[in-house]
Amino acid sequence: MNDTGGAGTRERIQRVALKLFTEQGYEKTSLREIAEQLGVTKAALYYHFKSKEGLVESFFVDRFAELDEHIAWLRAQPRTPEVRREFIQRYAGSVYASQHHEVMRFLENNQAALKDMAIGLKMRDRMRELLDALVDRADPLADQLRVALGIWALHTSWFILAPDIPDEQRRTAATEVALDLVS
Amino acid sequence: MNDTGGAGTRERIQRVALKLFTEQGYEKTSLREIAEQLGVTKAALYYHFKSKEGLVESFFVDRFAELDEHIAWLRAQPRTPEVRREFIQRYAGSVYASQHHEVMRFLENNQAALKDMAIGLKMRDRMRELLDALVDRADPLADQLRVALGIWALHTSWFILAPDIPDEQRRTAATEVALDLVS
DNA sequence: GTCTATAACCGGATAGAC
DNA sequence: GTCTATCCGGTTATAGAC
Repeated sequence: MNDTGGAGTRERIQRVALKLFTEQGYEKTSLREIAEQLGVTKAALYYHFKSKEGLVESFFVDRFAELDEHIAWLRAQPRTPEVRREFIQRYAGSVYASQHHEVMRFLENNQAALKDMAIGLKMRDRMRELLDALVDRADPLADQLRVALGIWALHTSWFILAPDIPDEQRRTAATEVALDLVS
Repeated sequence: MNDTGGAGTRERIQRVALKLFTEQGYEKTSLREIAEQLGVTKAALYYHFKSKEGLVESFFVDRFAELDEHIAWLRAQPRTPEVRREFIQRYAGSVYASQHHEVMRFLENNQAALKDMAIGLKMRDRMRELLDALVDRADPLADQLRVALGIWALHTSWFILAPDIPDEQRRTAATEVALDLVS
């Protein structure tokens, strides 16, 4: 269909936009810059996405489906350390596969920008639901914090550790720490 | 000297700017907005600070002095769990006192904006030094990650937990978790 | 499906009066 | 120390040709 690597224009735009938004920040990346890097015009972007914000929304579509599955599974289970450990293993899997991790990194780097986007609110709600499905709000505060940090360890293990470490080692270390934290 | 609450204009500007930058994001807060909220003009801000970025730099001055003290103290100690626990207690103290915590919240919310500011680089270097003074780079990756998360727990305990929790309980929970993580 | 051209606006920053 | 006035450049977004 296309000779630019097998991906359609829409997907190429998403890839470049996600990369630039993450590296430089959402606000500091202009649509002009994205268009130039792709060799198309700004107006072409507006053909595929209704706005700059709509581009961001498109990143999250698949993530929400994934998250909802995790939440549904958790709600059918009791809130025990064993279930939490099982969840960490599953979640580590989805964070490493797909683009989950790139999207999470975008999220961490652009909290300010997402603050007043509808999709940002929706995402915060989902993460809150996930946490509620993992721990009881009546549990000790320290335990709640531990579980939140466990999830966070998986999201953040890439950029908190030195950049020259192989992905596999990151994953192993982050999973180990997360398992400890939720136990 | 001044009838606006005892604080000089410079300090009033800093307070309002830090608040708005944190709540709305650095990029989305214009100097016009800050000036309006204070009842002065944009040009007045330029009298006290050389630029929007200079305003941000001013937030960090006292923080650096504090951080450097912690680092200097740590370097005179061996890298043991006992020293790390002692450090967490000290650090929790300085995070709670002064404006450290507000500045850290600003930092977390505006990583993208700080990415290409000189002060942001300097801050990342300092945090890296702090981490290096706490753990050996030859230690297991998981341990390094645990220590980093411990510090992070103190910075983040405010906004990761529900908003209706008293500060004192946050501090207790965050310190407990951090102590565990560095042991 | 992609382009050119342009509208409409807002940002940081500066010069110079008072 | 604070004001008014203004410059200059960049932003998203749209209208309409090809």
